[in-house]
Amino acid sequence: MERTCGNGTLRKSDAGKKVTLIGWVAKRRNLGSLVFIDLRDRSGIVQVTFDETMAEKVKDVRNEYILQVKGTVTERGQANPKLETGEIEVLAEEVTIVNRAETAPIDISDDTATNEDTRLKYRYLDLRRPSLQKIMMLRHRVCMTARRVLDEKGFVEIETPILARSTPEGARDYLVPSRIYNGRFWALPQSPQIYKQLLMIAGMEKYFQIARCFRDEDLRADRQPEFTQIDIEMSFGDEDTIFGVVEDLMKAIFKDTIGYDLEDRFVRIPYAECIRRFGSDKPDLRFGNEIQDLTPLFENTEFQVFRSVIDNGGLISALHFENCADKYSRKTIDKLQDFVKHGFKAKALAWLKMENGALAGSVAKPLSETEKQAVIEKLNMKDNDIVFIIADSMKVANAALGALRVRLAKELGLVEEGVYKFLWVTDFPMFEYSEEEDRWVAAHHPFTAIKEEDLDKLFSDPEHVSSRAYDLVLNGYELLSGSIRIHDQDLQEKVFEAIGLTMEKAKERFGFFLDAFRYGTPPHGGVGIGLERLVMVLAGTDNIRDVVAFPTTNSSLDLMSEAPNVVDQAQLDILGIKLAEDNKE
RNA sequence: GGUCCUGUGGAGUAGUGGUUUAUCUCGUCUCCCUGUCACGGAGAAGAUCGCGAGUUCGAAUCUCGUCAGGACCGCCA
Repeated sequence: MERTCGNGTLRKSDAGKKVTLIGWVAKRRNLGSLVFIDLRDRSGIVQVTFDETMAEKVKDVRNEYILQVKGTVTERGQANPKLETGEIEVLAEEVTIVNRAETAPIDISDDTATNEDTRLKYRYLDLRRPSLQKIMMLRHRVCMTARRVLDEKGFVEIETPILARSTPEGARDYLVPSRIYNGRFWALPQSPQIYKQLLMIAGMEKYFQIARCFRDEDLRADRQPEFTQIDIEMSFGDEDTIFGVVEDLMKAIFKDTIGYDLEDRFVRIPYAECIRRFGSDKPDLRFGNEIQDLTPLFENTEFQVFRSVIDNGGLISALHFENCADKYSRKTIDKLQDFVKHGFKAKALAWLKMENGALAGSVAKPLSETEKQAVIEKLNMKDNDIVFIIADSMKVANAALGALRVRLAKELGLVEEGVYKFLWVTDFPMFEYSEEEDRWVAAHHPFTAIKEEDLDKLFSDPEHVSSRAYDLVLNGYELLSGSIRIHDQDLQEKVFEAIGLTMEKAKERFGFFLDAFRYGTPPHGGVGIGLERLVMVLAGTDNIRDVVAFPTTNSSLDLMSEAPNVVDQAQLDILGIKLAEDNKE
């Protein structure tokens, strides 16, 4: 079909041009023998005017009809500043109704009030909204820039299998039954981890892939069951080399998409320090309000609650916010109480407000004057300041205050928009104890290299073994995870042993992988960048569904196609599958 | 697995002191309109209040269950 340009591209300088446009009717304004139609395509919206000779031809046109219009670009008497094309309009000379449309079940406009579940059911209509189309194109731009930059740096894009071997260690796998081998299953990759390491062993040196990953776990506002990773692996590099690649990549992406200049190199903070200061391994650095350890001020306290917490090795931790005490009534503080109690199992949230040079609040009475004075001095408190205190185990206090810190900063408007704070979190612990499995498990994954100075603690003190794993955090999102990998077969076996995996079991699970290590494995490492989260930040949304063309709901349902769905027994028979009675629908 | 919130014409909502013709806005339909851009004006249609049970003389409203959506904890190597 003939078309001379995109509707949204027309400007004042095009006045006088004859154009042929195609688009969807976004809005029509019928004044009788004069009709205005806002014609929308991917590039934007332009007003098309049908005068008395043309109005009759579009009198039955409704929203979402597709029109082809021939006309002349004309400068407007009165411009519409809300439209990018607002200085001109197109005077229609010919019109063809390309297709008609029923009334849309949802409101297709950027200021739509339609609920998200209804929009997800009609996702193909929702995706007509300019803001969503912009995000899809933004996502495309991110991928194209990644491909360009990584290509320039000598990385080779290689695809790895989607149907792969299940290696249960980590998230739950999505399983796919095999038709040819009834009773056997493929697993969809949680990440291309093993394959990309094999590519290093294969001598590809620098690999990348825009890789789809699958994890059968519960969802969140920033988690979908399938997601995309800009997956990178390289040989012969260390942390500095890999961080450099990622920093250059981020700089290019921010420049190409939103025209923003990032700092040259990103801050690095070790994991332990990060937890201590921010109560999180993905802190938002757009605001301060770090967690303060007040424990030393209460070493000799007679306040029983604090006393017993300290005696049991816990902490008195605090968050100080300036000049906002008047915004926190008892009622609003009660909500925060619920937040830390239910969300993070904290026993209580204490608070103190500075009023007329003295502290008032929930623990003002039981604390001594000396102690209160010490708090004022330590935090440099001024009138109308508020401090929230949690006395609990280090783990609980940090987690609760870390989450509270973010919540309060958002409530108080302390989070600066249009600012991008990157942070490398380094030196993650190698192991964490799994209560459920009653053993130490790999915190990142068992192929992660160990800090050389901690090698001797591998069996004697696994809790304090640091790994060479790292995350890149952006505005409170974990944007990327990665590590330097083990390339020494002996060490790999020891790590398996440390997580209670016998060589027999390890061989059963990753035998092919361990075999590969024997034939000259280069030192290597890499990262997996969460594409959706990156696009979320660039697009300024906090909802991952906004950056995925066809997302699922929180309960992993596709409201549009109603997947997953029941299949015929005949289909299952081919796969050798019998459903348990209580799973039949 | 758990906690909290939500569900009312096509879309978004008001109404929870138990008795209403179930509110308003947008959209839809008919008619009028030559400078609108959230066009305007006149009129009309459209809802067994997510579903099921219970309490009651009477339930959108209260109780329980269930389904669906959202946020969070667990989980996510």
